[in-house]
Amino acid sequence: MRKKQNVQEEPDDIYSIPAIADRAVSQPECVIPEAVVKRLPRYFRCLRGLLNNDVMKISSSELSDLTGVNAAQLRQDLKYFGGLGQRGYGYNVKKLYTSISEQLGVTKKYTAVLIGAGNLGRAIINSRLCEQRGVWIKAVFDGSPSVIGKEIGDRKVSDVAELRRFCRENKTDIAVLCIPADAKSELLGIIKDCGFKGVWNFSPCELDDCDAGAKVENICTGDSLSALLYRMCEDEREKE
Amino acid sequence: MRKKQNVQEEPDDIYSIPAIADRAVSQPECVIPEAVVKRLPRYFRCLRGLLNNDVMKISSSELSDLTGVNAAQLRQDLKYFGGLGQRGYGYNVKKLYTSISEQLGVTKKYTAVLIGAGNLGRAIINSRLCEQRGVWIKAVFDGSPSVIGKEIGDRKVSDVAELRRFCRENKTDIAVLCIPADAKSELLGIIKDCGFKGVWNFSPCELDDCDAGAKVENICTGDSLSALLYRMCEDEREKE
DNA sequence: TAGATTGTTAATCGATTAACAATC
DNA sequence: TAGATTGTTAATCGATTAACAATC
Repeated sequence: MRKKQNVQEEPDDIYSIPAIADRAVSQPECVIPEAVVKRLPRYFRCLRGLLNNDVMKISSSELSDLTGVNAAQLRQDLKYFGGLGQRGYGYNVKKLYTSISEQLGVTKKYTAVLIGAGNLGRAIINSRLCEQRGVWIKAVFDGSPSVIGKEIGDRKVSDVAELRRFCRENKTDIAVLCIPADAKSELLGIIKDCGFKGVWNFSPCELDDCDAGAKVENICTGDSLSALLYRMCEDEREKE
Repeated sequence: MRKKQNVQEEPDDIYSIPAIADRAVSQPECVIPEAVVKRLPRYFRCLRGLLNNDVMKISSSELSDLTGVNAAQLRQDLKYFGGLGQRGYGYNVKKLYTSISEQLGVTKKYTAVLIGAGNLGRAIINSRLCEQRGVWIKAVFDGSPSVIGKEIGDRKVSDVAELRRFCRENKTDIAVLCIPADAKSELLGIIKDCGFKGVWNFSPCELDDCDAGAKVENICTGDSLSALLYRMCEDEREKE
């Protein structure tokens, strides 16, 4: 099994959004392969952790220990961010972090609305996850009269019937969907109208880009549990 | 882009746990490759949806439309579940669902404890996700005096100091971790002592199997947001 | 110069897909 | 028998990794 250590979510991160002056100038020379893109968020977290601990340089083999990614693969991956490594020395952590942040859109400061102010919605607002990725949740909407008007995380919950108008008046990049399965069909039309660039979907109904008229990222919590159960079963089978 | 349709979480699922009599007898002949395992949860969801709509047979090309997985690949994948297909006819949905459920451990009826009774913990209890996967949450623990003793989803929240004793007296398969980042280090020792087979980790600190002495599945919500932002940026770059 | 570490090549491995023979 | 659809082969594609020359 691959060994990974210390790739953590740092609770306090002074470096969460790089200052303009620090931004990398170089753009990746060509399209980044899918497999590399999937590893970027891990590098991002790891490098942020290093910066918070004032580590300024790192070699591919050290970063390999921290992330569990093979050192040779790491060097291949990091090539997509311009020549940030120096032979005999290693990589400049800050430059690397800045360059990857830029790729991941952290420096763009996207805006978002949260739709669905239930327990999950509250959990997302309270975790500072969105801020860490440069996403600012401007407003919260819900359909249930029992929550409309209440406050969550300093934001007053508005009626979802107001969503269309709100988005017309306030251009918003992202919709964070925390709604129950049955609310999907009624909402889909509204969401298309709002012209979001992205939808971060926690609801148990998978969406695709066509459904939403935007880039969609589904969080399939159930699939993650299934994967865990599979590996537990596999383990038991092996022990027999 | 791949087209996928209708792969949904069905809210009411009479078939969520197959009866003993329906269980598949055949075991996969050899180890299922990683790439196939990753697709199993999607097949599981899709087949459950079909069963709930009384669809009893399906061809690889129909299932391909529903799941977005290439039909040839689907047939390759399904071979790992014994000869459940019939040439000229298609696959028996129920047998296929039963066989995949068994692989995914749904029929095992694992038990779990939920650690952390904040908004996220509440959201997990209220969603019926665990039940759908055959996992029964027996008890809920938290460290904060303000929640201990309160009820969430018919379960009284116990002091996390009781966890060790509880697990000694009640053998438990899984820990569902919904704790803040800073609670990790104190909890890790306790978790190892409890002898769980699996840890489903929602906390922002990634764990590995060694940390926990069990199979670990991390839900890295932040990585999912990063992936969305990346694709949004990519889209904007292309349009320039 | 000597030591360290990158950048790059090339071999290997695994995953995807089209095509079609087998067969219901 | 004719039509449909699987099971299986083989080609292709992309991802991983070891090894080492280049160079700081």
